[in-house]
Amino acid sequence: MPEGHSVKRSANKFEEFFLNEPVKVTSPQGRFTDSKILSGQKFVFAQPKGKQLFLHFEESIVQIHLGIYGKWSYQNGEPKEPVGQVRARFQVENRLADLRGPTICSLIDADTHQSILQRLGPDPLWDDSDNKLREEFIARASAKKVPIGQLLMDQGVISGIGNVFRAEILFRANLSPFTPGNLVPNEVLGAIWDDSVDLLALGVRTSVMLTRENFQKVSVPKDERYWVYKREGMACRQCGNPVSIAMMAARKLYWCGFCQK
DNA sequence: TACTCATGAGCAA
DNA sequence: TGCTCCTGAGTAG
Repeated sequence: MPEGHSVKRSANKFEEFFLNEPVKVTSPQGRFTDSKILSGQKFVFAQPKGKQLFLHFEESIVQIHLGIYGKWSYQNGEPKEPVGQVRARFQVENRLADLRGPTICSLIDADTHQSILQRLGPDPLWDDSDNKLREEFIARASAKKVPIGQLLMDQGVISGIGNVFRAEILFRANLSPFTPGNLVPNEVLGAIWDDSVDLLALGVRTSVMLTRENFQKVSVPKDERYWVYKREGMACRQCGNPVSIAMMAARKLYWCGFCQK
């Protein structure tokens, strides 16, 4: 589930497995040709920003983006033969991580790394004790006439939000996804930021996306987790009117036309 | 077994 | 806006 919370979890897990260790890196599938350069280097730290993950080794930085399909799997104990299409395998004695189906898995230089970080909007999971990130989000979102539903998916405006959180956060804000960013009051944008901080942090803790009050347990069945996401045509949980669906910037958008004005 | 769909995003037109 | 890449889960038959 590659929205920001799961990338953060991957980063934590990767550090738990490999911090300060020289890591053997291979590409069983053969498509990560730089694995040889990386192999044997000590892993220093993992840096997630939104949906991007940067793995810092002594001499190299690896950029990873899971896209829709990408997945990590971790194993303890005796390494097993790779199953399926494994793009990259990271291993130390008795621990390994397999990466499958990422959109991006490549070595990048320091300049590229910096330019990607700058291009990305603020990440609600980063420390923001001085509210700078919150202000940056408000400034970026309120500067555009693009609908807010599109802005929340724009990684240059806020990083880490995907299609599920987009729909749910706007529902929770009672805000129509079609409202242009520059017409959304700053206090509403601030509330959207605060809600993103809470929901992503909850996602990091629980590993699943939970967006309904009183449903903050992992055991919540999938079909009860969301307010509107994937509920088109079904009764809105709040007002009973049917949940709407439309395409926005080539992605499915779910909202309640009665609750979200 | 075959087909469809997905939590993403870059690119060409 | 539509096409493309990548992989696996779910579903229809």
